[in-house]
Amino acid sequence: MKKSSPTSLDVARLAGVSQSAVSLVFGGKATGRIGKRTEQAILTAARGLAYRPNSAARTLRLGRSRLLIIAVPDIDNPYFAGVLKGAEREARKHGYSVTMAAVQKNRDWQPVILDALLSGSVDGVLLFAMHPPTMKEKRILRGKAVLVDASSEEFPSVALDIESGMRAAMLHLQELGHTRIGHLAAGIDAETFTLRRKSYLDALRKAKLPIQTAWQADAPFTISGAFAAACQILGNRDRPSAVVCDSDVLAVGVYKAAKALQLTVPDDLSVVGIDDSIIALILDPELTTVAIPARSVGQQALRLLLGVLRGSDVPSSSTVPLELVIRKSTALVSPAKRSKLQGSSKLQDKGAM
Amino acid sequence: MKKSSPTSLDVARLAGVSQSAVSLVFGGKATGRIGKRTEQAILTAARGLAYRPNSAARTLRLGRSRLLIIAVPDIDNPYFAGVLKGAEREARKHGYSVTMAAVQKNRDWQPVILDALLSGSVDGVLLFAMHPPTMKEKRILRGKAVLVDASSEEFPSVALDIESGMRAAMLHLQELGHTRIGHLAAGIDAETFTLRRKSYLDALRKAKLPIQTAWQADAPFTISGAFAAACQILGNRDRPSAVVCDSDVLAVGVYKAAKALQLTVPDDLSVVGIDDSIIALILDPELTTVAIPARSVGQQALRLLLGVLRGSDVPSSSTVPLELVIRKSTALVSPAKRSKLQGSSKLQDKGAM
DNA sequence: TAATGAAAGTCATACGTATGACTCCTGTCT
DNA sequence: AGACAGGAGTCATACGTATGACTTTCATTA
Repeated sequence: MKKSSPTSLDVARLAGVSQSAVSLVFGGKATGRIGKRTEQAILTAARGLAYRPNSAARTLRLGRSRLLIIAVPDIDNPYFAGVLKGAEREARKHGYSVTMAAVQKNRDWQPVILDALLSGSVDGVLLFAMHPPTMKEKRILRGKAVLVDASSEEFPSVALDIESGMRAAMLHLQELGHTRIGHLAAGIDAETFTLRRKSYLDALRKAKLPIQTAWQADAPFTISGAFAAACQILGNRDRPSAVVCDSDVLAVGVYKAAKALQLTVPDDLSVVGIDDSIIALILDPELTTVAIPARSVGQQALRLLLGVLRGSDVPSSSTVPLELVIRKSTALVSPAKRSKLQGSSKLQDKGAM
Repeated sequence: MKKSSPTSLDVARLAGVSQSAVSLVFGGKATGRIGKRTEQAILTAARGLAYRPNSAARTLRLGRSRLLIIAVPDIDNPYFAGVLKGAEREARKHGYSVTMAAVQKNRDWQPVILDALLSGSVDGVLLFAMHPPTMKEKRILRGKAVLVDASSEEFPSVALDIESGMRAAMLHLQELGHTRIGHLAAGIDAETFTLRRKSYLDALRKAKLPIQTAWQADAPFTISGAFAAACQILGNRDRPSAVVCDSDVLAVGVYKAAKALQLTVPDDLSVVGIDDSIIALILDPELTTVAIPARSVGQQALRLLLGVLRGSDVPSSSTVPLELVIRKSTALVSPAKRSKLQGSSKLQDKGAM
């Protein structure tokens, strides 16, 4: 009773042809080799047996598994979930599957990813550039990997245009009259985050706005961590009138700190996030934030990866533009000034309505 | 220069032994067949070549891919993300990998999952019981699948103890003096959701509380959908003093509706969610909610699945207990009554502090 | 009429591993 | 001394598919 899966040979016998014929039909190489009539016979025979080509045998023969792996730092983070979703969709559209390797903060992706690659169980890798690969790793990854969230000369990559995004956020705040702008950074050692801090500082310099270390802080990537750091920034009298956060998650901490300190968002404090995850819509008031199109990032990364694997063309890296989404968490700098400022009522509408 | 991966034969030659010897060592069957000395020689040779057994060949020979698939309805939903994470961890702990198939609301998991199973590319399936399988599907899934979020006599499953969870939520509200309790349901046709409505109604009946259809509504599983439905429930004068939501996501809509109607949570309206996702901590005031231990669900489901695949024992189904997490969104029924009620200050502390 | 060539299939083999059936060697016991 | 046991390896084969090299049939052309 233990019927193991039917093979191409079973189908062949049932259809009265050779195993090769079956293979040719299922491999799409039937034209010019197999006639229309026999092809139909084979297909009906296959249907009757619920035949599917054995993927292991196929992989062994062809040397390709049609399976990709993506190292996800934290699936709970909506951004990564979005990238994963986008990548999975695109992969399946091209007949590939995606497996994932949950990765901790440290570089424990090494063994899993490298093993998968070396054992041929996956064809390629999508790697978040939190931990750039070492020399030995590069040799293995070459021609099989795409980096996400960072640029690289050695690997095709999908980077985020953090500079523009941050600039847009800062300009928006300046238009609202803010000159005292703080920054809540994620204390994570990855290009995408160091770049956020740099962009923030660059924007301040370009606008000739004051740079205060007391207005900046690193926070653990959690709500409570952000809360503590935000209390630090907002605690003393000489506090900023606006805070830019490296992530929507961190903005939650700022909201909580503001509430604890009896500050109202956006009247007493404007807040800007980065991500435009679902968090931005849950917060009250809804969060003004720099949107990162996560699913699109995943999709583009996967397309690049497929290009790399095909090896034919030379798929260069791409940079994803970021857009500022203005909601309710940013407003004119001070409520006291509102009545005085006549000419900027438009700005007020845009930012605070 | 195109060096394809080394094989067991390469290792054998380098170590001066036969291919079988290499295979025996890497298969863990070395004891009694291969001496300590040669085993070491093989291992060093393998290391030198960065040899990994080819997984396709292994799969073909052994008939097991050590790969599992999980059909995820919506990776963006924190609950599913949590289950996925728990499952992935547990799988990797046992030497398995997990691939996922993103699934829409409709039953489009069919082709992907069944194909994966029939082609032998995966050994087993974790299936969210949104859409119970049909006869033909059952035949294929038997002995290879575990259902999540629903009980079943035909498949091992991990179910949630919705009844207890809902009962705890309702009792909590009753202790706070609520008698007019509404329900915002997710309009999804799945056992886990129909059970939520049933449990809500049962609790009302058992407590002999009024059942008003005007206090109940189905909402699309989105914030805006929940907002609209909540406005419906809360719109007229004869509105409930508390609302239980089928999910934290829906609670967000209730918060927004309450704000739009000038109602304060929890003073004018108590709100309870289900999930205890990160949303509960983002909402202000923080949400009282029935916690579903998502990662644990994923872990248990995966253990069950491995048991099923081993086939040895008879792994029965399990039910995961749910716990009410009391936060700030529930309070004594009416602010006016507060001063009058002296003896229940403890309750007030518990619910509203 | 014979040569040509395309259409329709079949054959045999290789992909890399795991493993049951052998072989060979070295002691040990009677 | 002969028999026997167990340790240490090797041999040969099967898993299911894909494909280059053949073969056969049949119609067309010179």
